[in-house]
Amino acid sequence: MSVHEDAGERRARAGRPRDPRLDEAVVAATLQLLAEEGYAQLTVERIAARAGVGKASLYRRWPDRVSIVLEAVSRNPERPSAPDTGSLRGDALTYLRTLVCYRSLHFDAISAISGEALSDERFGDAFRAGMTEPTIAGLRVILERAVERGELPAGTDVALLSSVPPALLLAQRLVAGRHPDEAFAERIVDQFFSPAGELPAPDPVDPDESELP
Amino acid sequence: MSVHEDAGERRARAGRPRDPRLDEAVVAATLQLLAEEGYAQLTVERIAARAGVGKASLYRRWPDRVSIVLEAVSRNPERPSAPDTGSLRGDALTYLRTLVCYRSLHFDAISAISGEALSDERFGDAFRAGMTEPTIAGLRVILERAVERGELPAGTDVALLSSVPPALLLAQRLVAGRHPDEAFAERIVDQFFSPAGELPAPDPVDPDESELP
Amino acid sequence: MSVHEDAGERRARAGRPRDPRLDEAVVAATLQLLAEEGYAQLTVERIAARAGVGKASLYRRWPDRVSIVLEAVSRNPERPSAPDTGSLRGDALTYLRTLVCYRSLHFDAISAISGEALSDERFGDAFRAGMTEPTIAGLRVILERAVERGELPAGTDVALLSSVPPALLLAQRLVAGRHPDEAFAERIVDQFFSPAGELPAPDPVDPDESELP
Amino acid sequence: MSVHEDAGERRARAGRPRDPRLDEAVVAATLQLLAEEGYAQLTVERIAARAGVGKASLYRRWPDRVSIVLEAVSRNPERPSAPDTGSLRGDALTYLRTLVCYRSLHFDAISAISGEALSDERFGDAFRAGMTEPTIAGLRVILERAVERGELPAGTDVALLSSVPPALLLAQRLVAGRHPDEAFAERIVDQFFSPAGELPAPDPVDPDESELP
DNA sequence: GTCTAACCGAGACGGTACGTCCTGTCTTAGT
DNA sequence: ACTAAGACAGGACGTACCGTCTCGGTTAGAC
Repeated sequence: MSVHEDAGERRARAGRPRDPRLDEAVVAATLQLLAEEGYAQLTVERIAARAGVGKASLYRRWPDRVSIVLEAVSRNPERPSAPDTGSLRGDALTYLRTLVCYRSLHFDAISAISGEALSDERFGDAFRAGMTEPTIAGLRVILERAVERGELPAGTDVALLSSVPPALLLAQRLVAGRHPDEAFAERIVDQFFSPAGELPAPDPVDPDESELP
Repeated sequence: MSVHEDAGERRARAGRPRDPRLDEAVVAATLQLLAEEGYAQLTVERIAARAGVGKASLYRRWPDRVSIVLEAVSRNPERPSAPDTGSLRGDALTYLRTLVCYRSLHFDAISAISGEALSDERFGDAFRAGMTEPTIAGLRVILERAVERGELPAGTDVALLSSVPPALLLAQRLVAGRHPDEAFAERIVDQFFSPAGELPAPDPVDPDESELP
Repeated sequence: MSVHEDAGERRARAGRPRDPRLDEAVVAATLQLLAEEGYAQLTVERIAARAGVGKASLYRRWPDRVSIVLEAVSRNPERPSAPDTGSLRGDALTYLRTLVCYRSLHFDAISAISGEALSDERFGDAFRAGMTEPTIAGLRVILERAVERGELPAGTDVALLSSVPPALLLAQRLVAGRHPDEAFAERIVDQFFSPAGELPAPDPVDPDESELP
Repeated sequence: MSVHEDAGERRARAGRPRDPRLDEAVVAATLQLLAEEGYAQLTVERIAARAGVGKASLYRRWPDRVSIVLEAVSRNPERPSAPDTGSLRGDALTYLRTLVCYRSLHFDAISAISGEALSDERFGDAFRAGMTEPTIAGLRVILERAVERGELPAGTDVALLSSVPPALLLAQRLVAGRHPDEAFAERIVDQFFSPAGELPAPDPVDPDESELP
């Protein structure tokens, strides 16, 4: 390390360092509360209490309540991979099955702030970064492979089609009030990610009576 | 004083009647504030101020803040009809074009409460009643006609397919941050409501660079 | 009142008027807490709790904690009168006896803020207005009568002499830790407000062992 | 290692010894802040900042904030002596003139905690030890000499009379807002420490317009 | 000359009070 | 009986300080 070490860096090391476990505890508590009671009921004091942390430790890390929430819902490093199974149907099924088994806590938390994306740009960014972008990116790869293989026609609107599953999963959660399951993932695959002629036999379950909106 | 007169009614008629214009002003103010600043920023005092009304007049009509919001977002009797143009593509195009020209204020207001549907049953009901159900009902009719006509295979998941447009419209609004337009409606129709073989020429706009999520 | 009535005044009458009992409750609670636990331990939340009042009602009336305290200790409308008994000794005895029987709560409260008078002009003003000025004013009258009568020499430093009792009462409270009583008042009168030659027989109590500082 | 050596002492000597200059810096900073801004505004962090010291160094030396203040105001070993000039007037004048030239910083600091003496025994002790007792002790000697000389009558309330100057000096500081000066000391001597018949000519300054309370 | 234990500044930690703002209720005066 | 205005108790906001703790680094005395 250079002897001309930056004074700011040296200074940054002075004093007791922040406990990184608190970051985790706060993020976890925020996601729990968001998922359990919604954004409107979320208070800083309850986050602090749930995390077993003082309010000052929150405000040392984030400037306000909104920033805490944004960090919590944006922390989504895991993204399902898009393995090449050889067919569109296989790829999509693998991918969406993994997705619906995804951490439902994070899914609910980010759904709880969806409405705020309308009025606050930062929520929009967090929503995209935590929810739609990682989901869509994988689907896009799968769909492009399918177009190359000829399973889908060249004119297929890949961008639109790849946005359907996250939109349906969100709507399913908001409208039906329960977490999308593997059966729902399969239903999506059957309808939208199966090349024509490969449609399976009609679902024995009467779709009109399903809980779909 | 007639003894035949119902005491309850007489009592209800006694004194100065409520000014019905205040109801409208409150509902309008609530929808504006919801659309502009989101549910989290919505306060009773700001509703009252925007409507030019005293807080007591709000609490005389509704028991609490949630009820005000629910009434405001539920006031949406208008539902686009589903005229029979003779083809799935024509029906869907007519229907969705009408839908995207829908009152955007109401659309935004109801989107703003979508996240609360997760944690509060009443918001879920209002969201369904105001957003998804009226939209889906029309589409269902259209799709069932298309199945009868043979434009869609018998195994088509009508319930799932009819839920795609509202889900995409909501996601488009939340993710792209702007109102869906007629072009977006056409894109949906092209991809999902055109019988195989009737797909139009590929869209000159590169879909990868569109603002779709 | 003028017909050109000030709009501000008219406006001041709109809405629910403030409950004057709350003012009293707050002042009483503040004086109690000041006297019981001192200024350093005095918190707004404890004042509010003791008075059975919301914090907002405090901040509606006063801008901050200091102002609440200042109002409480400045509320001292009662001032002992200075009746003319015909002699300096009689006047002073009557006056000081009344004084030591004075509301000890208020006496303690104002003593508790004495130190703040050093650093904050407002506390100095409140201290003067609530403690020294009303006490001294009466003594001054008594002393001036005594000079006229010839009971005190013409060169008597009336201002200095009239400031002795409040100073001694304060010091007695702070140093001895108990309220000055009638015996203490009599001791002051004997020493400072009895014309030469009228001194009573030496006090049987050994003054060296008294609790005087 | 000698077995005779006290383990506690050895332990006490181990490691780096405390820097005694920090003690001084802290005491000085505390007295300054007390005098400048009062006890209520005194915070440990401001003491540390003013002294250029870390908070831990304070809490290594004293258990809490109160203890710091008590040590600071108790560090006052100097006490004016009471030289025998041969007359009450001369003794008192010498003594009180010295007193008013006293370190005004310490005088203010200890005055600032006077109010806390009411509610906290430790402050009462410190106040007595630092303010009234050393002052009164000297005056008592002077007054007892005067009684022996016959300058004061045998019935004189020495305890009461000796408590007058510190009480007046404190009151003068708190009420008038400025430090007592030599003129004030002389005024006290003229009124209370001059044998009858030895009163000087009336003060040319109109006492009614003086700043005395 | 190490070794080592207590020192030092800095600052994070849980907790409490500040003064502000909003909720849902209430109490005025006026329509 | 309605209206606007606004006071009321209660509670969350974001800030500042308390007394404790933990970090990297310093400094005397013991070995």
